[in-house]
Amino acid sequence: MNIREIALKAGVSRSTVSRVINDVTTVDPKLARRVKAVIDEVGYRPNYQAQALARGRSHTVGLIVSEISGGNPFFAEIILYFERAAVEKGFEVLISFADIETDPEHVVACVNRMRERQVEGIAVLTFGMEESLEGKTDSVGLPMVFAGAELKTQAPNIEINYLAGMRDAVKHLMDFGHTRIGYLSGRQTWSSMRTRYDALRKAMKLNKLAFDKELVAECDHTLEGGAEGMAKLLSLPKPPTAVLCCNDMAAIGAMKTLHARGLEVAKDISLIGFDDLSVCAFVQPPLTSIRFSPRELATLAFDTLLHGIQGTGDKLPQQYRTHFVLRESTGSPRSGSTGTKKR
Amino acid sequence: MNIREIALKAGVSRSTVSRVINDVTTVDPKLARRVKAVIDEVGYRPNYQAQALARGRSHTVGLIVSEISGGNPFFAEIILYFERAAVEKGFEVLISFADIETDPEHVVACVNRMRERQVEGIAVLTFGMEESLEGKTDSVGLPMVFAGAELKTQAPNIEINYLAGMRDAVKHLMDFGHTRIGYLSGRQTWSSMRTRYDALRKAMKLNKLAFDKELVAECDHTLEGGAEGMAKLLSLPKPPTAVLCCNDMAAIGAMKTLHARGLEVAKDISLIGFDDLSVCAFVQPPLTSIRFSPRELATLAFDTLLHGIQGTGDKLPQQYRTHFVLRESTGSPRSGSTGTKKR
DNA sequence: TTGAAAGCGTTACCAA
DNA sequence: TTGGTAACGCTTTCAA
Repeated sequence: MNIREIALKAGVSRSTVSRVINDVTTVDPKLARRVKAVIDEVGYRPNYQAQALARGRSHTVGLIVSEISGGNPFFAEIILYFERAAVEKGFEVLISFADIETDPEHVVACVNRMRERQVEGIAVLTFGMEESLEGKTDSVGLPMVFAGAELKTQAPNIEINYLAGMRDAVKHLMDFGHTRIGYLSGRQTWSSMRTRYDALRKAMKLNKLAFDKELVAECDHTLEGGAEGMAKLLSLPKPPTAVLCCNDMAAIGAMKTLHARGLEVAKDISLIGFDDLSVCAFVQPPLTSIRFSPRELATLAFDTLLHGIQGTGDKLPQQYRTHFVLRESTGSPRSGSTGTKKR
Repeated sequence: MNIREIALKAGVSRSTVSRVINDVTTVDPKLARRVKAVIDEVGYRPNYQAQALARGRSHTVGLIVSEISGGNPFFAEIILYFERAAVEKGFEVLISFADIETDPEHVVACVNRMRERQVEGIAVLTFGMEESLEGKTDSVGLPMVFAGAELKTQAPNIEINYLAGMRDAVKHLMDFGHTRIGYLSGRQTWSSMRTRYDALRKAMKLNKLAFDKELVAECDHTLEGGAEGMAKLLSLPKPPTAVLCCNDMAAIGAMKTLHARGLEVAKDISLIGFDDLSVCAFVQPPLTSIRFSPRELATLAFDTLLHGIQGTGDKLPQQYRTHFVLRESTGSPRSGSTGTKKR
């Protein structure tokens, strides 16, 4: 069913049908009604690809997120809210999962696939995992937006202020009297994990706390990784009395290890996550965390991208601030404790 | 940059360039190399929309999933694995989140948007929330695939065997000696929740256990909902000694309530979730659940859809079986206990 | 206000 | 093996 058939049935020209479809006001109301009736009758819907070709606009944008392994809901929400923002403005979203793990060049392949689909812009929300795009972004010739990227690029990069939340978290622990603060760092080959780690060190410095590299365990940013990382920290001669984590999944994994060792979170050891997933409020004890809202971020990213697509003025420098969310997974350090339970 | 410009630069016709792009073997190798050189040089990529228009095929499929509210990672994984299966076969995926909550007709809108984009088929993985499509599916005129749907439709519907896992779960609880088995049902306006509930009742019957409607709390299938639902059950004069849940999120929510009341999971009350999210292994105690793998399901759905698109033979009737996964959230009922802790 | 016709970037048929 | 040309379904300019 195409525009020609509708034109035939309604006894008008294709041009008129086109105008009716696009709500052009200069069409005679009677004619318009007749055409609409036919359209409804046969359930005709215009071919978007043909429209796009003729108009030279696809009204489609690309979204590249990291592989969602381990069931981390963070990227799920990014997708949801990005899509929603896009549909609201009449855009469709093409999604790619950048499989950085097994193929660092995969992001490039994703970008190419999207260019073939004539996307009008691309949001790369991989928070530092887009390294393979280094030096190639400007030649893509398309509006792009990054978040937390470490690229030299002309495209706007939503700067993630990891420090804001981290600083308050450290301050909070210090108020309780903690001085031996550990960290589950996530894999430092990942730039977003490096950035979080950097933020921690800066936060320590700002709070005038000595930083002890011994108290950092590099581990996966997953449930399993957190469990292992915490085990490493506990095996230290003098374990930390409080532990910050690169994300909530790792923190929840760490809780499992603590529980297995008969240690109580908050009482025996304080724990703070990162991301503030909704599950934080539902673990035992509720996990204090640093909020990093996928919803706000996704919306901000789409708006920034749209701004680039519409080419209105300069790129607005955007920033997203994390912030501390207090729950119940922290407390005073056990007096004289080494972090291992006395029995 | 289009095919005409490439043709010009390479000194050949557009037809030849087209053949080179599509790896047609009849092209003279020398010519092909020359054309390829030009293509690489200018970074040309064919316009997929134009290709689709000319070929009459979009190589795009639609995927409709439920709104991912509350950060449930289930649908995130569905998307990930569906996309992966699709890309592998050279298809692109258009995603829509069916916002059933606020607009039951939204699924229809999604389908229409997808038809305009010329998708070659649509997978509706909303597990029973596609009611608004009732009676309209066959007129869509596109291969479709459903999962756990309750529609009369010609399209293949991947039947979810909820009973298999449920039966083993009930059996397991009975082996421990439980007879008062409660259920957090999820909202019964949602068909997938009704189906799970039905499965439970059948499972009870199969295990020759009397079913007590009093022990069922209707609640949201979310963390918050589970917490509330469990509170309702605990306020009964004679609460259940074991509780099955419509999904893991609700079960984890329920754990929070139990903890708040000073009750210990497994010892004081047994708990079994549904879905087997990866987080199950990391809550305290690890949550026994019923596995419902988004990965297998998504792959199965895409394969079925592709089968429909390629029109090869009959629809293959597909089934997905859930199964019981034992962890540590169950135990013997407290002797003589009413489910409320004696202090 | 309407219609004819050119064009969007590609494919595919037919003839050479 | 190659090139010319008519499609694909739509929009948009130009004339009427």
